[in-house]
Amino acid sequence: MDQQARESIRAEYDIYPIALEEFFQAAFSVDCTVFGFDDDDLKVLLVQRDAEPFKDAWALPGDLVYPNEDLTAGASRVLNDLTGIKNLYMEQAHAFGGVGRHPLGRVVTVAYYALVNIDHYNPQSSSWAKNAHWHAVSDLPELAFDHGEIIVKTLETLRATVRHQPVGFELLAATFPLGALQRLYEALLDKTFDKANFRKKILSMGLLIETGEREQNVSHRPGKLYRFDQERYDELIAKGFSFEL
Amino acid sequence: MDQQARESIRAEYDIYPIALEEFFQAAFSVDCTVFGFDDDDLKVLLVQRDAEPFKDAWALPGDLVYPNEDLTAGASRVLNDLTGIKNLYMEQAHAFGGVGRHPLGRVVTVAYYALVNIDHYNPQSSSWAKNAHWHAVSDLPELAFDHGEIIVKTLETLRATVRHQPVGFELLAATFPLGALQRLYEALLDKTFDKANFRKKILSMGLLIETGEREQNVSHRPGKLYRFDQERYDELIAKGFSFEL
DNA sequence: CTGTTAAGCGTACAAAATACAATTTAAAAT
DNA sequence: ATTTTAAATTGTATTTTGTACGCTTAACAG
Repeated sequence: MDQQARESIRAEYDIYPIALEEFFQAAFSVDCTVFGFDDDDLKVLLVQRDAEPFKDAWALPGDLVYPNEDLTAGASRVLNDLTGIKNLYMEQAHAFGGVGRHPLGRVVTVAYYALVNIDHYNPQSSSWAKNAHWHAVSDLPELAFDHGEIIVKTLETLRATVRHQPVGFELLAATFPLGALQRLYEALLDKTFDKANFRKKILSMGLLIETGEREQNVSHRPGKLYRFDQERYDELIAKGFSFEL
Repeated sequence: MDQQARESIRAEYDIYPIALEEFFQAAFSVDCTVFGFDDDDLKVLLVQRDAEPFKDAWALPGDLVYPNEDLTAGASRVLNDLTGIKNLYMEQAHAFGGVGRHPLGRVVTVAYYALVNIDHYNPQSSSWAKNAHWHAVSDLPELAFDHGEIIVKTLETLRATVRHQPVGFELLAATFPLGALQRLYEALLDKTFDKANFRKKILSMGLLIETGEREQNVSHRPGKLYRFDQERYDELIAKGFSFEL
């Protein structure tokens, strides 16, 4: 669309009490809640800001989205800059658009959450953060901007999602013993499961492939290692199956 | 924050390859999918555009959000302008931020969906629409912008939500017979339920209050009218109950 | 009065969730 | 080599929930 066509369209926008240009003075950003699990606690990756506003405060990794960049691409870029991992599991959670939420002007942010295997994460400093650390969700510091509110929402979304979709596996290594899976779900849902019944239910879904391997370096009987069967899951979904935990 | 403080902060943003001002040239909008149910089909409210771009095309009711307006307030305003109903059930579904999605420039839109009792809706023309009509979701026209994609997403969100949260009641009158509730869920989830078992399950949750009234003007045995018990639901939730259908 | 329609109720059976005991195992400590 | 440890794994009885399906009832239409 050329400049002239655009002007002619804009001329039709006579319904607003303010000039159309005034609408086009907002920016938007993405903020990512990266979740990890260390076989005990659910954790989020926070960065320490190296620039005003909120210099030195802990914050979610996030950034302004470039004018020529898709929203989703922006979120992927932030995550890749931070973790060095491409193609990690990422979902949009919620957009936050309060008028006064950013001191620099009108900035609407879109919150994403990502699930990573905590062992694969290699801390990298980046242009806007001098520090990156895992924090247990049960013990978070004060956060910059409205990031506290954002984490509450992404966590809520994750907890709702994990009960109805088999995404928890993203937080584990590619192969895992059933015990680790149970501890993960217990941490995520804040409840306990009977070990025997948990095993029965999970295995009865037929979504886990026995790898033939076993746990290494544990001072007790090692559990069998399983792998999530994505193909089988897709098949079952096509037949109307629904994952519930 | 005064102008000087803002400038000093902006001066610290030297990490970007483009000027900070270039980020602040986006606009954002809200688009609302209003769902209704006519005892047979799930429907959405569409408006016919009265301005370029996409003049005369059907579209979701939506609008640019004002510079001094919260995102949520923008969505409420659009819905109220359109339906005249305040305080209807509304949830955010998803943000859409593809670079080329709007011909006027960079516009990120946040999609909301709302549930209304179709009988309470009183069509109103508005400044940007010459026409408003209900369309069955199974038979939608071509839509302006990426609104087709947006409806797919809001519908998906609604279908997922309705199975785990008792929001379907928002689509019915305040009091309703069990048959209407069953037909609603059958339309939403595209499956059938055994009448006796559906009744048993719903009633066993203890979330419906018998009003003592019965259906009027039906050519068969009239069903008892029930009302959803929000207080009871809040109580149960506090105790760990979870709604499943 | 009779047929039609959908509400409302009951009951038998199958499947799944739950509780909890018992047994097996691999590695580490003695 | 034997014991200890922690957890995997198996088993089974009980309770709860889901499913199938038939019978009765209230209102209206003809």
